[in-house]
Amino acid sequence: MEENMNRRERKKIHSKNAIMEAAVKLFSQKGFQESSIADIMNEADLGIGTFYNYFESKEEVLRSLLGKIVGEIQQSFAALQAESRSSAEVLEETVMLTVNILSENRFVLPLFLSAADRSAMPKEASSHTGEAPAFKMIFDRIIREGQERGEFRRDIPAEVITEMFHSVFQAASFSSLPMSFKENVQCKLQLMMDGICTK
Amino acid sequence: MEENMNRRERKKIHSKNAIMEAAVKLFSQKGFQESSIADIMNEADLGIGTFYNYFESKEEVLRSLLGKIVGEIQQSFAALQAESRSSAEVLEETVMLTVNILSENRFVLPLFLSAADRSAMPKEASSHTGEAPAFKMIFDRIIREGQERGEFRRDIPAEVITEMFHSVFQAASFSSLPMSFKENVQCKLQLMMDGICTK
Amino acid sequence: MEENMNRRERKKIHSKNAIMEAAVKLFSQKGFQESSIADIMNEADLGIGTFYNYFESKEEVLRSLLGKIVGEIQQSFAALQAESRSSAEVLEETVMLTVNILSENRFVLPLFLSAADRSAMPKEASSHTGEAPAFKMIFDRIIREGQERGEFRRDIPAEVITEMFHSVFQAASFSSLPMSFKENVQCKLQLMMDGICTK
Amino acid sequence: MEENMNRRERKKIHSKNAIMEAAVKLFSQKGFQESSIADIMNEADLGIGTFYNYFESKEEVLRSLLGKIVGEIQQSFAALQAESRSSAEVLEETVMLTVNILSENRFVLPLFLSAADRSAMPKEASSHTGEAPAFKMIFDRIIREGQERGEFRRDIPAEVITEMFHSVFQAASFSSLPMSFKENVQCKLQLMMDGICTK
DNA sequence: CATGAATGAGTGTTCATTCAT
DNA sequence: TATGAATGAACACTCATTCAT
Repeated sequence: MEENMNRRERKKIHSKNAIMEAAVKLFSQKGFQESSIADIMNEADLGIGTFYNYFESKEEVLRSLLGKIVGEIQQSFAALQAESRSSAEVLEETVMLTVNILSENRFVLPLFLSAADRSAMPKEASSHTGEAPAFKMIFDRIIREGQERGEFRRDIPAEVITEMFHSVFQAASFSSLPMSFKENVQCKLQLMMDGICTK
Repeated sequence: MEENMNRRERKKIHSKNAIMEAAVKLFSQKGFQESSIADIMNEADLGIGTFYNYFESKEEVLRSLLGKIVGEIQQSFAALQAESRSSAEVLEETVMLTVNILSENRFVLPLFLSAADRSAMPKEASSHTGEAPAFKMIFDRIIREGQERGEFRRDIPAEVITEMFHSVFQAASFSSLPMSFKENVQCKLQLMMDGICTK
Repeated sequence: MEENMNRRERKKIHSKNAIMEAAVKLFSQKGFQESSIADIMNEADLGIGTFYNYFESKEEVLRSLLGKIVGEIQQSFAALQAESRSSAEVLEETVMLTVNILSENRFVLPLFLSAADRSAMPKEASSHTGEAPAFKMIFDRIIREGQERGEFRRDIPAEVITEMFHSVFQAASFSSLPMSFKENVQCKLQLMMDGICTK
Repeated sequence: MEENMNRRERKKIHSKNAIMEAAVKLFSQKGFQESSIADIMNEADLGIGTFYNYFESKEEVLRSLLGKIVGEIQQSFAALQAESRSSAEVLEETVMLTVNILSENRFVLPLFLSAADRSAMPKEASSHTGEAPAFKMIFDRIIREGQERGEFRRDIPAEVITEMFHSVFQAASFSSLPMSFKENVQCKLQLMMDGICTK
């Protein structure tokens, strides 16, 4: 009789997912620091000890979440690459697809930057910076290509521009202005494009 | 006149300064969360209990530090206001004087933004946001004035631009690029100016 | 039936009991205020953190102990109710059974009264007063019944008499007279009975 | 000009009084435990250090207050002794004068009894029991005299009766019944008199 | 793999007490 | 005498981590 359909059961086919989903929910709701491992496992409806079968620490969950998001962005970006278009168009579209992916996980990006690292992440400040480069690399590549093609100004180092795109996402994540995350980024994107495009 | 209060009084001020300096040092080195009151008082070479003669909580030290910085910026900015010049010039100079004041306290700005609040500040997320508006107001005013004068583009809300300046400072605070805080901000300032100036 | 739960479950109950017993011992020896949680857990031979797996605060341990005692008294009293006898007899027997139950936990009763509350219980003066009414109600009911039947004098409010019984237990708890707790209460009971019985 | 009339000045002719008055106020308002020495000295409008010029500890203040009250009672009692009357009358009047003296200091009596000692008084449980006997002695003497004269029952030890009078005062101190401290004691006095008088 | 009771180092905070002024 | 800044032991409480089941 009892097939396998306990409503929680299917989710736990792999507990790791349950933990990550619970973590996303709690990090978003209460922030990273304020979410204890016990909280997460309670939300995931799993025993506390189970956590350590999948992760070494709360930081690793975060790293894992970041990796997942970066993966999604990279995948979407890869599709974009196929088509041949202007760097400006690619940049704009990449920003927009990033916005879409991030909008569900706004809390994560801030933790990317060492700013967040420093103030929000205890012991292992440099633990997950490994993911940030992957994220940055996507933008860095587009910017650099645009510079080589003469589409983007060359007097400002590509990394600096990349850094600005980062901060655009970050600031938008926590903006209290009366507009959506997406709109917020769109506004800033316009401004950035006008600032970096050689006309 | 006020120059020599009791030896008692001077010692008191010295202690308060010692605590604030120790706090600045540790917040910068290890971040806000990771600096315990015991750490701070050890750094300040004072007993733990002494902390509570001067501050009610760690958050209050932070608030105090923020207030001090905002005060300095406002003061410098007031001097700038006297002279009548283009909004672009005022904006550029305000950015630069802010950079100079912040360069010694880079760690504080991130704590201004709610981004930091969420992830780095436990219980009282809104405790020190009272200072942030004062900070924002300075930039907001300049931007708005520039927009009224037709110097800055009007299609993007002033608050969004203000927010971007914030994020420029924040991102630069924790940048790992091989350039100084000041240079970093200068690069981004250029880009921003080109993005917001009409014509 | 319920006799053998998991070994796990039994251990858990054992721990809770160990904590409560340790608390009884220390509260009796040193008083409530003077017994720290560390003391209790040391006495219980358990780690400090374990305390919080079972109780939310020291006050809750007390409440728990009070509840247990009140429960026992109520139970014994219920048995007494079944038989139909004079109020005087019921009152006397209830006093005696209460003495027997309390004799092992003399320290608790004083904490029932607001007297103790005020002087011995910090922050949450009213936290456990919820148990006291239950205690009072038993005596109140007997007194009132006796008054209605004309066994007890009516010129003194039932609540006042009830209050006196309370104070008899309390004073006996800490008496330094060379007689047992039980004897002490018995003496006073006599005196009270003569004072409240009509004729 | 400036004679000596700073409004606070006269009070401080002897700081000891100021401290004791402040202590009475705070002990009554917040209880003994909850009143810190800093609180008291703040209320007394004196420096913290000054406390230790007059008292060795908070407990000593209490002892001092108790002594003062006992002194007042003894004095009033002495006057009563002069007249020759029945023990019952003397007892009743002593109770009433005690009520009057205590009514302003209801908080102190509970601290007399070891009950309070145990639960409310830290380190030196036996520190001020020295005053309690003086208090008890007054009642003890009256009771004993009454017993010798055959006015009071002899089957109950005088000390036990004395103890009951104590507990009457104590219970009334913290009663939450809708009657005044004085009325409360009066009710109980009646009951007690009927219980202890022969015939 | 899953569990959750046990753990204790660590944290913020209080406060009686001291002592240089 | 009067002061109050300095002090640190003590406290209640949190939580990542372990391990026997």
